[in-house]
Amino acid sequence: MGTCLPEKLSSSREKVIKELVQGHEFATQLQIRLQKPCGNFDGRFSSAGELVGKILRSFSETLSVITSSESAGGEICQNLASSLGDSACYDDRRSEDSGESTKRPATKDRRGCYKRKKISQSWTTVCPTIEDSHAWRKYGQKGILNAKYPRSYFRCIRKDEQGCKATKQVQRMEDNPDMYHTTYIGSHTCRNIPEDPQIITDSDPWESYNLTSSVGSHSKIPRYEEQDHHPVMGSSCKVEQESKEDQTPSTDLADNVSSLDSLMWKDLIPVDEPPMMRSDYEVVDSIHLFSCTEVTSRSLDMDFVLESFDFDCDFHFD
DNA sequence: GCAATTTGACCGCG
DNA sequence: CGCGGTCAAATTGC
Repeated sequence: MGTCLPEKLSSSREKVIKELVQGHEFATQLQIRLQKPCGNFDGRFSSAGELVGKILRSFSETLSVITSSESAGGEICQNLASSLGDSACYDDRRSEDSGESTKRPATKDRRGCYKRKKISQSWTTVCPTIEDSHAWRKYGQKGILNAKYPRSYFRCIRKDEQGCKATKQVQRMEDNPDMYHTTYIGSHTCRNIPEDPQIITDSDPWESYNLTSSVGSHSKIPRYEEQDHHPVMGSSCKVEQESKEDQTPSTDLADNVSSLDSLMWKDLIPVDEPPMMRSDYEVVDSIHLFSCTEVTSRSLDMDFVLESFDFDCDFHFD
């Protein structure tokens, strides 16, 4: 909806955000130039790359917090009702018809069972890694017209347990294959449980894509267990929030909490709660906060965030 | 045996 | 009708 307007921002706050956005962009550009972000698989300290990554993350954290607070404190478009249209009829999807034991039982009658969700809120990031602080399960991959690389589809791993609606789409960029263009759709309504595995993503979908096209099928590549500690972190990402005209149906209770919550949860574990700011403003954010080994750098980040808060005395947390 | 991923088919929208 | 998003059986790995 158009009801959530950037004008809501106080000008000073706006300025802070602008500055951060700018800084983040510069850092991103810098990194792209310096780049070899994915190269250091072993390095605990990846020097310049990681440094930039940290900078970016700090910016990102700040923005994330600010924008979260923004929506928490200000008027949010809280249009609960509009259902995400989130796949309404999963229940009876599995048609019981026991059937053919053929390899692919060609047609399960799915007619009427599948509702395409209206994209309510999405934001995109450009990162050298597809990993983030949430656990995702891949549910599809698709070649996209005129795109060199296929697009992979992930949903929150807690979709089943908690009905979390978050999904993301990841696509390697053509002009910069080191970077991935990730679109996050919907926000997490799940709770991140600390003892859960931090990062559960897939094998490199593109590699597998290439393999399958050349080798045939399943020569599998390392799974999340191994990817878990890929230190492709310290990496940067640029986020563009796309507030859809479609207001934000995903802002239900859980979201409501999330903006505040993210502060609390972030103390325990990384959370990539989206910036909840409703504006057309381009926001830069980072969601790349990584697993346990990164705790120390995380706390640095938080320090930075706290400092940032000093700038903007409008923000308090108790 | 279970859980995660792969991959072709299905489905809705433009 | 084509494209992109999703489903779910098959496959793979632990």
